[in-house]
Amino acid sequence: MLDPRRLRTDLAAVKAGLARRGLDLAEIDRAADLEARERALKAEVEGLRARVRVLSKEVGQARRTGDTAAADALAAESRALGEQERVIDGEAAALASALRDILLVTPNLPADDAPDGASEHDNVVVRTEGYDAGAYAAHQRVPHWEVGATLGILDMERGAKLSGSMFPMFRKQGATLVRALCQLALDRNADAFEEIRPPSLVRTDTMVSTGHLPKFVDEGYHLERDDLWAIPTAEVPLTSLARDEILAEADLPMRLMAYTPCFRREAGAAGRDTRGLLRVHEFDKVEILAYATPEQAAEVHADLVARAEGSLRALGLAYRVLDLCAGDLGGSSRRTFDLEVYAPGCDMWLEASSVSWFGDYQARRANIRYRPAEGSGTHMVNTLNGSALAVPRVWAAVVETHRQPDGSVALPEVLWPYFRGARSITG
RNA sequence: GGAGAGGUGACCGAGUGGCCGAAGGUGAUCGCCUGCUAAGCGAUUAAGGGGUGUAAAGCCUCUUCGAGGGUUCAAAUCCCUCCCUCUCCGCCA
Repeated sequence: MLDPRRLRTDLAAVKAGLARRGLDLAEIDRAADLEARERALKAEVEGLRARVRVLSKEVGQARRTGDTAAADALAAESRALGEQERVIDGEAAALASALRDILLVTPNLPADDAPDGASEHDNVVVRTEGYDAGAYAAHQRVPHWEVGATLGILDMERGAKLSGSMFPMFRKQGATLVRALCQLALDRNADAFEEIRPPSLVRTDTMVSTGHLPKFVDEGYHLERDDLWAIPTAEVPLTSLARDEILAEADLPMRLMAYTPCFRREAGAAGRDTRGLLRVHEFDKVEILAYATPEQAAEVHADLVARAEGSLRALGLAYRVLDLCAGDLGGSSRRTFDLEVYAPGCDMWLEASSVSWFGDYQARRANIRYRPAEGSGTHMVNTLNGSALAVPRVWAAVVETHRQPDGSVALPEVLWPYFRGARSITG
């Protein structure tokens, strides 16, 4: 959430930032107006309230001295003021909730150095690693769903039987590969990140903190009976971990990682890129996340990107790094680098990680602050996160990239420790 | 799931309608004292919003005693709902 104060101190900059996302600015003007009116009413309410409190004390004193007539008169006066207060307070509350409704769906301002652009076509390819269009042999040009079916390590039909389409089922070494990829990502980041195993079902508040609600209700799996949401990413519980807390600056950056299942309804995406593992309702992912000071944020962001890249490189995969343009940035993000892994079998660049810097946008929603080592008061932390490794698309890229002429899949050396002595997937 | 007890500041803990933003203690910080250490003495020690101020400080004011609602001139205190913790019983991987 944007700082409501900026609506009166910095409205031009807010509007300029939102304009870069191609947003209609009428709502923001309305929000600024609501903010100003709400504040004026609140000042009035506070004045009345102060008066009521003074009078109430006087009533108490009068009662104690036995002056009931004076007490009754004061009480009557106070009651009248109290009624007035209630009316104005009601108006202020209505304005406040209208303002909040707008701010909750208003996205973050893009960072100054995020590239301009309106859509995904304007994203900037920062670099491409390990990709050589001419270097792929025919045996690598087989899509992973065929490789998986042939080797018996990916069973989409059975997954669909149990849960519907887009619920993959991995078998044998395919299942091992899922687990190995996660274990690899955890092991590679254990030097700096505390491992967390959070709950996979969370409350509505928790989804609101990260910006997944109210805007993306249709994307979430909701358990009606218990009013819980299945997490779409570990970002949700990890960001809320420090909700309503005040961290010490000495503890920042605080780095966390978690391996969790992720659930996404993919409501708007029916029929698009849905073959095999390109888009699924449930998948495993290792997320890395940090709380940082604003000064630390840039360096931490670069580190998260480097770590996400490192895993792809270690797996021998080709990938490219995209700097998302203002128009394609996720709503909560100020700057995002997407990592797309190349899958030769389906000849596609698959988004495998999205590493974002949120500024204090999420922190304000979640009320996560830190106390500076020097000086007084508290400040909002900055939050950053990204996938260290998201299984399905990486699984697909591994299987396609390392497919051998005989149909088996050679395992990259970094995965050997997790395969009980096997060096390849043979089905 | 059933029965009961609770949730107060960094922590412990008092507080059943007004003199309570909250006794007392612990911890922490600063100062004094002190051969060293320990002890002792004194002071300070919540967050946030609005206003005032060139800024810092300060000053005025509001909110917050698990959360939300209600009663009242006045709520930590009374009522309702919810959340959480603990104990016992039941069930269970």
